[in-house]
Amino acid sequence: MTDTATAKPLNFLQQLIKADIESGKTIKVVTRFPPEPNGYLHIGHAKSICLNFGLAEEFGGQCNLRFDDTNPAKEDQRYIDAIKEDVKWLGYNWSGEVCYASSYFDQLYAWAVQLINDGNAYVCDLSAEQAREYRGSLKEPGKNSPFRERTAAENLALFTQMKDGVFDEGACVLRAKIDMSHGNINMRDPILYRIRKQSHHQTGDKWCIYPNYDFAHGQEDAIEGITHSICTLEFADHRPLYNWFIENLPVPSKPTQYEFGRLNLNYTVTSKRKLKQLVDEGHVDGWDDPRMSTIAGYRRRGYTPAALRKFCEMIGVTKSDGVVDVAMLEHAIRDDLDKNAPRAMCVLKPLKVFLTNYPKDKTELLTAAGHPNRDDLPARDLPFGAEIFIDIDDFREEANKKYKRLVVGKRVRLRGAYVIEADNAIKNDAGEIIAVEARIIENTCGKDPEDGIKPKGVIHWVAAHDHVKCEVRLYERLFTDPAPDAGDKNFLELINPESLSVLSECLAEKSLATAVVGQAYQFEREGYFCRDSHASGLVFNRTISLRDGFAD
RNA sequence: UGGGGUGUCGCCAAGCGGUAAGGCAGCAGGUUUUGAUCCUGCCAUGCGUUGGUUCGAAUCCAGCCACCCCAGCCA
Repeated sequence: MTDTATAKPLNFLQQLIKADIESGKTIKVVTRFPPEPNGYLHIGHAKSICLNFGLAEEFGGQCNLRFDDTNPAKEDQRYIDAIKEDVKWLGYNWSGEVCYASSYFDQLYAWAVQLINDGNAYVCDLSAEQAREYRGSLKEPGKNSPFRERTAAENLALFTQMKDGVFDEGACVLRAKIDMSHGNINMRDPILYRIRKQSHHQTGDKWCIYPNYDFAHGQEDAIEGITHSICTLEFADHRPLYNWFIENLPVPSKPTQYEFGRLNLNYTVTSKRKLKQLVDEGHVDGWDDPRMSTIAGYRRRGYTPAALRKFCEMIGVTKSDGVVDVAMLEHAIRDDLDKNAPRAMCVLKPLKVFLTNYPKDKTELLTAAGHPNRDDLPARDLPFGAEIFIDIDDFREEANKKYKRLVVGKRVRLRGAYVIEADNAIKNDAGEIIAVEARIIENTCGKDPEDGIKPKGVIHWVAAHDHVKCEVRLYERLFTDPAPDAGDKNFLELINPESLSVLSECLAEKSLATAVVGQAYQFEREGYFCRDSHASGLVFNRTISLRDGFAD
């Protein structure tokens, strides 16, 4: 195998950076991940994080974490803290201290003044509604604001008064003087500063005017020496404006903006507005509800950083907008957990089994491997006795040939223990099965039955005399519709009523009593589970079920 | 005649003029004390479409079609 045959192909950004380095245009790659602290990070942000930090890592550069905090009305310190935690949890380290757009407010203000002095910006008194009318439409050009020809001196005086709090919110704005008939609406005298009499989580009450995204982002990049400013496709239209500021201001470096396609996942919602609504209206337990597409939600659900990063690698980076199948995410987490999660047994819906030929008072201690394909994970003790519990779904009085579990008159292997044969179902007055009578087949622990009649299947179990009770929460996808995020749909009506089921009478192997948060386990034949980080008792979240090829 | 972007297997995605990688899903087998994992095989005479250039086109050119984004004093 040659390298070229096995090497993972480079995505368009990797190719581009490689070329920039080879040509000498870029000496050291500097990227940034620039969230606005107005909500929790979701799986789409994970893609951006992996991209920006990954590129810096790969090409020996650096990646900044920068909070794009230009709108105090929507932001909060708690989001800053949560975002930092999420980035760290994913395994990335930002370069130096955390950066804030708000740290550059003085510089941005000075540049705004320069634009005014250069005749490139003016204070406009049009109301928001009037401004919209003057802006024109997608197909028709706009018209000039009546305030467009104010002198520099006049504008400077007005802008100073804006800063000094003389005007009310909405009274006026600072706009760039570009071209009201430009085909790109972003170039029709975009707004640079607006009045917001709000205290800011970083700058307090120092400012009552705040720069808009467009006037801030490129300059932030330039100040930080960002070489490759990577954002999502919807900002492509802003690139000409981004460049206009870079060209018209004495910025210390010349960053370039590139765009990639944002992540869409079927059966999930990744709009910050909608995620917030799910939280605010109580449809979920909070931003980190295990059903949420937030990074915090996946973490609580039991997803690992490795799986999220693997997923981001799998889906690639392009400029085409598609919808990724959640099955890919599920594959990534199963793949990681299968290799790394120690095995255990937990009976979700217990059914008592009396082993009638096993001495009533006898118990023994069997051992089971920690992992079928790894001997570095410690083996565990498996207490065994005359009474055990199996899952209700693993027993039937009669069944067709496809059913490989316990059936009256048939055999089944108890995982890590004996082969047993069921004799009879014990029922209550209502005719419901409440227990089973069975026998162990002698001398089958670790070996096949001597009579040559091998059981068709294997089931999990737990000893009646030695186990631990726990609660298990099973999660299904939050939405029943493949595209809950799509345009005109009411996503709230598409919520899966069965997205959470709580099983409170589960019985687990004793070793699970000391399960720690953050450690994944495979409950054999059921799926991957982790201890819930919020619950006080012994509660497990199902991260993901096992792949199930069984069609009944 | 508004501007910007995208169209390669059900989904994601390589391909950069020399005759369609890979992953996910699916299907069929094999191993297995997890109906898991693992292993093997199958899965685009075709690259939105129509023309053109060329010995040769998914790749170059032209037209057409479809879809996405933009009219916040949000980011």
